Amino acid sequence: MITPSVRQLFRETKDYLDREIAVCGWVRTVRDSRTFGFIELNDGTFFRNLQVVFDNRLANFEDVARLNVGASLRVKGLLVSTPQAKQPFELKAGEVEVEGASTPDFPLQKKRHSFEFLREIAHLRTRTNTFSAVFRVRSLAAQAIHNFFQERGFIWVHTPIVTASDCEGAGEMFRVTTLDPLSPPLDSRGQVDYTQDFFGRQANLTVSGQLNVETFCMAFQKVYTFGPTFRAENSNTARHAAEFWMIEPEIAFADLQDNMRLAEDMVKHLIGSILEKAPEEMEFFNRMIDPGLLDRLQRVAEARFEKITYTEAIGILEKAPVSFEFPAEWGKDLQTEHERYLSEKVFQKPVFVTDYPKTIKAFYMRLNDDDRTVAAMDLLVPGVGEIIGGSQREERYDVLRQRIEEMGLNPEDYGWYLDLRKFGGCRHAGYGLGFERAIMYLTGMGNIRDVIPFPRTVKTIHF
RNA sequence: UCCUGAGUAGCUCAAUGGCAGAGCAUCCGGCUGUUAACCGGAGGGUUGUAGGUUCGAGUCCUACCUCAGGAGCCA
Repeated sequence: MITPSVRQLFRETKDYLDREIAVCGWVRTVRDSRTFGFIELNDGTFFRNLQVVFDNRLANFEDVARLNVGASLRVKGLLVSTPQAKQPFELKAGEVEVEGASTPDFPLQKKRHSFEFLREIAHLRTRTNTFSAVFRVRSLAAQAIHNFFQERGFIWVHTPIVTASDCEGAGEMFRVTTLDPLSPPLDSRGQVDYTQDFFGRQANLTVSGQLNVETFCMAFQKVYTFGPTFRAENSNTARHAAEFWMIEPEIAFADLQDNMRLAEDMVKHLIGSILEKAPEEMEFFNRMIDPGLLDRLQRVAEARFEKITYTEAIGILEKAPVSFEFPAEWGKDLQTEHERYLSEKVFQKPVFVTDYPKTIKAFYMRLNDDDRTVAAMDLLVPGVGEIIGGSQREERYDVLRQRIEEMGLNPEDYGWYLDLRKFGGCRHAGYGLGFERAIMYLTGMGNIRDVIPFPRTVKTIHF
């Protein structure tokens, strides 16, 4: 007997109608009367459920009618068309085999649950409509990003997770060590002796693959990373996690304009791909999570992203007819309230802000001719805020070395990075896309903890 | 880390300092086409923790814990 997925039933209905089939899945709800009943069966392949009809001709009718939500079943029967009903077809069960029963205390009910509650049962929340949709979109988005870069000849580089560079300046890092925390070996000055540690020196989890991937950029021209990243910041917001995934493309013989073009093309490709491949999920997000989502995404797919310089942004903010808690001031970083105002009120679409003061940006960003700004760009999107941060990189050896020193860093720690400028360095640029923030933007989900399977945040590492 | 708010039944929430409740879920019964099915009934509580004020505290006070929203840091 053929065992099609529920996705196949919905997508290629004609192939299965009026045929005997078997379907495996999990019970979302059971409704029964004296002699018959209905099961909503979800098999994980499709957003919608398959309706199973069963009656007392089943040998185990009583057991089936009393099934608890969450049970896993294998149902054999005839797939019939139901043109007058809410669902296009249903499975008339000839045999229902209970693979795994559930119990009355299955936590998921046939009602809306708060996301806070569902986070406490992350091992079960995948069986809800929302998380079924979120994680299918997440999977599709990851593939869409790979497709985008691979189609354009980019090389995917697996930059290291464990790194010895502890001065990338991107945030607090998690220490990686095999030393005994209760009695670490000490050196002659009473400090922890890391020469006896596994790597012979301090090691950390990566906060960015950028410096490493630049080496590949100088050999392959077009490269990207896509992998996990770790930040030990004590951040308690809906947009931060200690473990998240990041995509970091890096392109050679390219400047900031090329960089922004790439970022815009990528975001548009991503949106188009998800709208095409997950229409049911996106329609659900639009209806239940974020009314207006589809309109907004479709407009973005067509619009040109706005581009303004930091200096222009400050000008707009200074003239803004609203009072900010912190007034915008040239030389200071944009506050969240400023970014929201720009993307949500002024432009109402994604906007690149470029050319920030060098004092508030990283050492590797290319110094502009004005000597006070760098060729940086942040992409701000309505609802989520900063989704991409990038720059043209400083390719001039002397300037880079001087910037490292200006920022109080030690050039010796950046020997191999400086080498790239010494041996055939060239113009190049890149950016980092927060994968989870992209998923939030695509789905309208408001909390990063709800777009990561098992989120790691401050004081939280369940599951 | 800072600011604000919240913690009461499995879930979502009520309860003027005076008998701790509802809807949903669960269990039992009914129902021949349901769609978060419907109808009837039942069970279900150390009110986050520890102190304090009071004749009396879910309610007021203090500390702590947890969660949420906002901010900072950033992707």
